[in-house]
Amino acid sequence: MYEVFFRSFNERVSLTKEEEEFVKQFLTPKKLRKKQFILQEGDVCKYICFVEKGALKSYSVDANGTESIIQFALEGWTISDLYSFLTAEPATYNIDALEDSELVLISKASHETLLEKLPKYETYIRLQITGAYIALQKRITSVISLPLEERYKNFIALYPNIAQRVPQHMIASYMGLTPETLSRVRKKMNLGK
Amino acid sequence: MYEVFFRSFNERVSLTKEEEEFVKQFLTPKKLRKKQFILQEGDVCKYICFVEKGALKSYSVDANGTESIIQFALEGWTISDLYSFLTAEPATYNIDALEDSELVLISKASHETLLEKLPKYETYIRLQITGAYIALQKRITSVISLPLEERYKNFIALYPNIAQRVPQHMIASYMGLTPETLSRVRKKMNLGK
DNA sequence: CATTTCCATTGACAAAAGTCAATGCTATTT
DNA sequence: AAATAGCATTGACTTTTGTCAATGGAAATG
Repeated sequence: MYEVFFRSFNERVSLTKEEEEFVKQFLTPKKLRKKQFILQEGDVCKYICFVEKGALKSYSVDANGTESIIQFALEGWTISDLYSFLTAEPATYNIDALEDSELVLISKASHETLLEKLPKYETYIRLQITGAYIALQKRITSVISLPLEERYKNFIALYPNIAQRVPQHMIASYMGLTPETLSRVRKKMNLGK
Repeated sequence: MYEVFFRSFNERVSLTKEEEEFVKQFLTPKKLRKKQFILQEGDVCKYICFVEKGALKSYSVDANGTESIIQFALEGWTISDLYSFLTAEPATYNIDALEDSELVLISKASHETLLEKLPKYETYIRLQITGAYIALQKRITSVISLPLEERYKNFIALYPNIAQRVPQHMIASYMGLTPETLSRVRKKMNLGK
């Protein structure tokens, strides 16, 4: 249990067995069925969710009911509405499962205790968030500076596994496009072949 | 000297006078004239730059020479090509001054020493990057889910000071638009008045 | 203070992306 | 196995955004 979580942790900051045991006290396993929510807009986000197995997405829904996907999370990824989690304000995002999934949950209280008691946890979190920040900055750069075809190629190159497991209209949603537009971009790309 | 920097630091993690003195050893002041670079694409980013006074922008340049602005940084903000800084890979962004500016530079070596020797520094960095991550996530959400007019309103509401100090074509660049398009969005918005 | 340079706006037109509707295919569900 | 729901694609058309060119004004420069 928690194999993927501790693998991720140890890749960034290596823990002794004792430290692992200590951390385990603060973790809660949770299984989620496909389409099940772990967070709904308006509720306070109670957990940081680490994906042991499966796939989730976070997204916002506009007035017309159109979903815009903010993030995908496969095994080894972390997902949350961090703003809501940290401030206890109502969440602006929804998070649900794309596949049957297994999560490791860290509650706010656990998070705070771990930050306080285990400096390596703070380092782990810092490194995680730094990586997430850099990835988001690249995503922004791509969105504001590249033509669609390049953006799509970048996405496929960066996340081939997501491209395989997730329906295309969700990738369109992640890119801020309609499914039709993405379909046409793909068609244009294939003409070279 | 370093007033704004330590104000920012103390707002997040409060330091004793002794700790402030300790940190000061690792800081370097730097003045930058308008249009002067602190980082050019292809060079390795040597510093995290804290803005004491003035304004900077980071941006990428595409094949046609068009700039896409990744970030603005006014007083109290931090700017860097974090990926390049952390990995020592060549930077993909340029950073230059929009106005005559005063910076506080933290070198890689200083950053690492501070992380090691002063836990409060790690906390400060963690909180900074967390805030930056949340801001970027909101920006992505805005880009992929909102109509232009809403995006522009959000920008103005969030950064009225940037809107005042920076030419509009740079805001267009930050939004991934041409200056003409932003001008037309603004025109449409004024029709209500 | 004269001259550039920068900048925002506008118009006419072209290109890109969205909308709506229909089709056929595949995976799920019953 | 049949029925349903989800999905990708396509066509016709509309709307949005980009491109190019021109203008006038403001700000920076020598």
